[in-house]
Amino acid sequence: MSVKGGQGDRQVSAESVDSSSATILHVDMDAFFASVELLDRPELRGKPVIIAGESGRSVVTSATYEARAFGVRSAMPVSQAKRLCPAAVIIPPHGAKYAHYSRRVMSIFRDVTPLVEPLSIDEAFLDVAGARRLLGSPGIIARGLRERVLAETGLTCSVGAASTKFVAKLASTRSKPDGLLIIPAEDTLGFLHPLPVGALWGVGKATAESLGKRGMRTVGDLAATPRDVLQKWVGVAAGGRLYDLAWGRDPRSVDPESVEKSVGHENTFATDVSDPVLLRRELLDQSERVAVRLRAAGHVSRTIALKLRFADFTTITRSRTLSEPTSVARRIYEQAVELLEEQDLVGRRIRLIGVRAEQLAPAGGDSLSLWSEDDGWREAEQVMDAAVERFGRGAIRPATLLGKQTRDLPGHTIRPDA
DNA sequence: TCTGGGGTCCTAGGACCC
DNA sequence: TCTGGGGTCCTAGGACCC
Repeated sequence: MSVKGGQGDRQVSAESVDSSSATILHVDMDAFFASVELLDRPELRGKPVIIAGESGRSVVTSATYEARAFGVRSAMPVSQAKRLCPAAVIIPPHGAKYAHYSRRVMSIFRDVTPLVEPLSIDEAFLDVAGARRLLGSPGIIARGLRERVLAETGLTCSVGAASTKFVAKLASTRSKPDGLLIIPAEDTLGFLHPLPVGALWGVGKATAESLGKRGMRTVGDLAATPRDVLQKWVGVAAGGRLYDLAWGRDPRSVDPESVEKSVGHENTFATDVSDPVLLRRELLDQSERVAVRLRAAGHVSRTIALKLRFADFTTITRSRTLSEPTSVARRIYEQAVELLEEQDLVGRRIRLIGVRAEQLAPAGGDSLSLWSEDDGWREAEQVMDAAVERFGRGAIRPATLLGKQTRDLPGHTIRPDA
């Protein structure tokens, strides 16, 4: 038997289901951004609230369950959400605040087990197999976790417990909001097979449609179809994975140290842009932010990609691999501009521009960063620019910059990058 | 209805090398 | 002359997820 609870799970005794095989937890914060905002705006509790940017082109990033009752969904254009729910209160997002609460809840998770794999800002997998001896069954651990998160942050979360990652994730989704759902190993197929194919990880609109045309409606339908047939339909990798998932097989373990593979920034203009000066200005800003994040992570990048979305929403990417990896804003910017100038943009209006650094590798350690109390991390070239401006070109050599000259740039510390 | 911004993974073709 | 096979890298696009 499975236990499902909202407030209900506190009324079901932990012993009513044997959770001992369900050692993977998926914890997912409920309407995370909106819930965080409500902590500061308690008068809005019980009302439809939407988190969305203020540009006319914004989409919903988070919505309270009261707003969802009107059909509001995340990724929906704000204009549409307003039509569905004119009474909704719209709050612009405050990323730093969400990051703060994210760190707090992740740290609670790490109190339970070091085997925490964050999936996004508001969800994580936990492997609690090793914590059972100390803390009790996964069911007991999950209840304790939910209580602690609520007591220490005022936020509710939902937890799925199962013997594999993807079943745990499905379980948390189906227990939302403020719930707990435990799927013991022996109940896995009974839980899985009635679900619609779209519930599976990796099955979105396009795949669900393509499978639907072939009569596949439920996960059970997939399980009853030979693996090689599925692979013919949706590709070798996706088909094989679909078949395994339909039989409850998911070999992925909880990995607490996954590494980032790319870093990028993109921006949709409030109105479409044709002016190359504006495009380059945006690229420069994005390149600097990308470079700062690369260095903060101790990474260099070998491939720079430019992304353009035109007024008609067609989107292209152009990328180039550098001869030398870099984390320097100027190099990233120059490469992005070069890619931009290779495009025929005559008479084209651009809706979005973005730059991404790919093929990341650990930095060699021969670049410098400057820490400023005002600006945060900046890069060696800017340190040089500032120093040259102040002392004249002849007075500055990189060797003297390292550590020695910081007293001449008050409020700054110079360090080699990790 | 008119579509954000942050990502990951997969496919497929061509280049290139042995 | 009328055409191998495997491996790896590069590039572009698209599906998908939160």
